[in-house]
Amino acid sequence: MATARTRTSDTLSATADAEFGSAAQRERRKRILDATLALASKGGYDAVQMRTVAERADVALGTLYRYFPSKIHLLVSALVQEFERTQEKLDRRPIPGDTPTDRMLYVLSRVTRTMQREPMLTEAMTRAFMFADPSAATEVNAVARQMERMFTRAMHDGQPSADDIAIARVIGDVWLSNLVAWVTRRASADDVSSHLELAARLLLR
Amino acid sequence: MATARTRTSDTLSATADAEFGSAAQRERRKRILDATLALASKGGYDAVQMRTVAERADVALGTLYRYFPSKIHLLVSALVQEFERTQEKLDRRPIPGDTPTDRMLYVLSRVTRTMQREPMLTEAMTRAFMFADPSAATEVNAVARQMERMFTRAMHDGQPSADDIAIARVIGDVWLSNLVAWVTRRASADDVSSHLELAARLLLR
DNA sequence: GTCAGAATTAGAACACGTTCCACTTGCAGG
DNA sequence: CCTGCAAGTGGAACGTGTTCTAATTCTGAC
Repeated sequence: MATARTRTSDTLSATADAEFGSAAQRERRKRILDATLALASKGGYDAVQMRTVAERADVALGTLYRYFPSKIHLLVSALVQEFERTQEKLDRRPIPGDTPTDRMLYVLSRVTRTMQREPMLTEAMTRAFMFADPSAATEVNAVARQMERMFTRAMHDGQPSADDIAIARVIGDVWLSNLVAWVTRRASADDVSSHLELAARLLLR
Repeated sequence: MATARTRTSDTLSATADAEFGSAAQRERRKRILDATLALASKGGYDAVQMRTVAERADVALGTLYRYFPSKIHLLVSALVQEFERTQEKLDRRPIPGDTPTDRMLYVLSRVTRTMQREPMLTEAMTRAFMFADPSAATEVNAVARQMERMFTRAMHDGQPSADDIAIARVIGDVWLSNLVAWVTRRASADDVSSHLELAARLLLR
């Protein structure tokens, strides 16, 4: 099911970055994602127009579609990349906090603050993620795995237990729901923080 | 912010059903929602095309847009209506189960089974719900309130405590995330059931 | 009953995601 | 070098959500 697309597009859109393709291709891909991030940061989901992305990235529209078979693939791939970046920053230093709850709250507030610093970008990526259809399952799953990893690590180092994974997943679900609510202005930043804190306390007691 | 739209469209699209408008208007609204449900049941989100809905409901395209200012409003309004129907069915008899966990699991499995019986309809409504932008906040909030009510009642009768509400909200978040995963074929029905059960047990211990 | 304004209609028109096509360019294997 | 094929280009074209317009019908106040 995940292999419904061609090898080429699968490779180009799903893998992290450098692995395949010529240098020129890697640069095209980077230009496309950069253009996407720039447009999304300024105007959100609606501002990421395929023609505009292609123009800014200096590639033909057909080429853009060869690299990313839809706007959803494009934006979720951007999310994969941004998530990787966030994870790397988190990995650079140990997570502070004595209890799993404290550590989880630290990670949650950091990640949440990161996304709130770029509201339009967050809106674009979040909506794409939630609207994705099965054809983008590869990319969406990549994000899901990244989230699970981030939240299991938040609790403690080493192998997570089955319960740890279940808790991490639930927290991820709550985080996503609140992100969506925040992006659609149904919840304030404070609402998000307090809901996340409450959920973490309920789960990690 | 919720009053951004005109009184008319707000009234027609946000309130339950009969309250306002002439009989002819109530019937038009009903025809529109019926057509929406029929199309969504058969072909999901993509099959709900505004021209087709209008045609089936025997209404001009402009009229459809007067009643529901966008495809998202239309589908989320349909979801509000369907949710109401589900809630009524649940209200008809007391929820079985001796512990809050048992009762919650009962409600969860009933609601989940209901949605899995109409996969395409669920896909259409879920994707609209998740993709909604702030202009549909009224409708989306209506659904959120319905969910909260459903899950607080699941635990026990009478006034829910603050913790009860927090738990209900988290369960709602998990339920939504799993619905999305199921709709995009990233999770099987069994995955959904087991994740929900796990979450309920983690929260209601 | 008449009339003004609101609601409805049919259909054109527009925007943007997506697809297609004819052509050119880049490049690996002989 | 050539050759042949994959990748890239520019641009037209299509589908569907949304908007707009001009004409018609409904409705409620008088």
